[in-house]
Amino acid sequence: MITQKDTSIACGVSLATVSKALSGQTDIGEDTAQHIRDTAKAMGYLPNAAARALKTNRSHNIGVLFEDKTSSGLRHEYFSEILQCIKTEAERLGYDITFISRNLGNMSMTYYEHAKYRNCDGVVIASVDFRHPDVIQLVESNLPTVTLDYVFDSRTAIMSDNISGMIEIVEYVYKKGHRKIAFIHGEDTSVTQKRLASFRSTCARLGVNVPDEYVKSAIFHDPRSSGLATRELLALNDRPTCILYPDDFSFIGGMNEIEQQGLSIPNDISAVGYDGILLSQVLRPRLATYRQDAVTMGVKAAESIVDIIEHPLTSLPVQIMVPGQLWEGETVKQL
Amino acid sequence: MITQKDTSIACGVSLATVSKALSGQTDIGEDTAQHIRDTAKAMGYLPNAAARALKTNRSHNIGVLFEDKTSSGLRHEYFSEILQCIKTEAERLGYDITFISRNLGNMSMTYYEHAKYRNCDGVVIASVDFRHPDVIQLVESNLPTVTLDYVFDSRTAIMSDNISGMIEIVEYVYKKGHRKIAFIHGEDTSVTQKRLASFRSTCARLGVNVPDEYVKSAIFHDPRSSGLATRELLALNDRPTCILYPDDFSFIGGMNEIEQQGLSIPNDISAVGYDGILLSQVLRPRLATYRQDAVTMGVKAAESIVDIIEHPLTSLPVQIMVPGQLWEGETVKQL
DNA sequence: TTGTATGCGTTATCAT
DNA sequence: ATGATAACGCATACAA
Repeated sequence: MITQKDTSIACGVSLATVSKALSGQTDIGEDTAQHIRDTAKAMGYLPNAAARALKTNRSHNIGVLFEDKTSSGLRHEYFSEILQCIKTEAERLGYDITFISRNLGNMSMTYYEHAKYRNCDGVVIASVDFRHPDVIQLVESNLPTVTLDYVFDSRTAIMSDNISGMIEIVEYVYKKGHRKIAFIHGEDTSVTQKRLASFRSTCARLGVNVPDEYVKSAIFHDPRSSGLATRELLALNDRPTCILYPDDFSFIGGMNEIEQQGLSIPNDISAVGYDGILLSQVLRPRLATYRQDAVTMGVKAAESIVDIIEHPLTSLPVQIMVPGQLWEGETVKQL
Repeated sequence: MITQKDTSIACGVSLATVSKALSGQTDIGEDTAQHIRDTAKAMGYLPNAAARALKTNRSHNIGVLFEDKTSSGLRHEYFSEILQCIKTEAERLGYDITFISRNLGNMSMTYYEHAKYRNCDGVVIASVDFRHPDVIQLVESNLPTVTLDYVFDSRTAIMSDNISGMIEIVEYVYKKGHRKIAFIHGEDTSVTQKRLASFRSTCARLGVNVPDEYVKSAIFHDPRSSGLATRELLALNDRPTCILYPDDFSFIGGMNEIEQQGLSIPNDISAVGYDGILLSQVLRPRLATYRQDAVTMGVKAAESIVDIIEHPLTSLPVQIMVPGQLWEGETVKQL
């Protein structure tokens, strides 16, 4: 491995001069500096991130938290897309991405300890149980953090606008003439609470009555549970004309149930998903859904964490609302 | 930040003693060692990965290559599942995962340079253009590497068994009475070549004639192109009774096309996917497919790279074949 | 069993 | 404009 020392010998200058030349300091003669850079390149010099981190206490490494739970892990396209975008944007800004977990080999550690151990400059908390003590410890630590779809006091959060999303969906469905609107929601998370509240308040504002039987609980990204909820809805005496699903993928479960009962979408039952994953747009009829802008979420997350890292004094904790977009699709019938 | 030095002062012993006690050396008195460990824990000592890496030249960090291309990036569940499993298994073995890319900030670097810069102990090459010079440089370097679904000479590779997969699919379809079997394959990659060769040879062995028009080219993970290919197949005078798709997700494109023409699956046209992603099992009828064992792929990849890292002298380059499994589903009709 | 000393590769301070 | 030197935190060869 070629080091600065090797380069300094080859150039006949001191180690300090090499270091300065390579890091672009201005107090080195332009010709000397250029010669050093050329030589270093020719020799195949590569900086050593570990040495640099040890000395500067900055690793240019961002930790990311992605828990591997069924309903939220990387198999969910919304999250894998966000990860992809965090990665790309962070790299553009000069940072690498390392996964942070709670055990490494036989030593079990908290997220905070893991992040510290790896000298992470900051952590993006994307998909976890935000109420877990270890997450709270991390957020309350001195490490810069950014959360996605969950707000901690005095911390920056990137929020997909679930309130507006649900408003737009309900208003759209209402405009199409639907007055019997059912909502199958995901498990009890912050996101679910927002969507549910928004669903109820929007319906109330529009004068749409929502009987208790029209609100069903299911599990995110789990077509089976949404299928069961759909079955219950279809069995009601006064069944809904439109069903809102927890997410696009879960809609598949409802779709199967509806078709199996000899009903057709949207002629007999209308349906709306959530997320705007690829699947929603290749189904026929195209699924009505609310596209969450995962790209912007990821980019903003990366930008924010880097901003906090690089400007700790001037950066303020903010909640960044990322608007989505209603994709009307073809699964909501005009009544 | 609490260091070993802080701990040594608190314990009234030397720095070396602390280091040994914490790393479990045997040449320290049991009581002393225990006291040091307790104190370190109480003080909140955390090891510093950068310092350790600098000293030992081992980072306990594994680089992974996942290119963000449409047809293979993290949005493809097969790959995101593999990544998930590599991550989990590597962490179990005491290694962290860092993404390796080709540019960091303004400096553009090769994969090899990036991996070296981050002191990666090894690299898992999962989803890239394997013919790219930078990938070849990496593989031919002194860095331990493991590839997925592509073989380099004298290097360990984890291979999903595409040959057997296609054999099983064709034999299954044949057994169901089909003699007019079409194959829509993905873009020209190593995987496609294997599947295509296996498709042709198996058909030949079974005495199934495959006219040229029955072999169509499409793009992985792209329902649109598979839909177009399907349309062409359906328009043939002597159209196939069964269509094999590049992957489960692409099947959606075919499904739409078939249904749009008023045909039904499997009554009029049978279909088989590839991958065994979640989607395939929630569709109705359940899609016949060949499940690629992404879990084992990921676990083996992590195990292999760690083995090469930790036993460089005794570990041999091997090709590990990971068998998949035919999932019969309900989309192949008995003729 | 414990301690001393050195160096990993880099940056940064202070001389020159 | 350039160089000598110390320090970051840790592991280890060697001395005691």
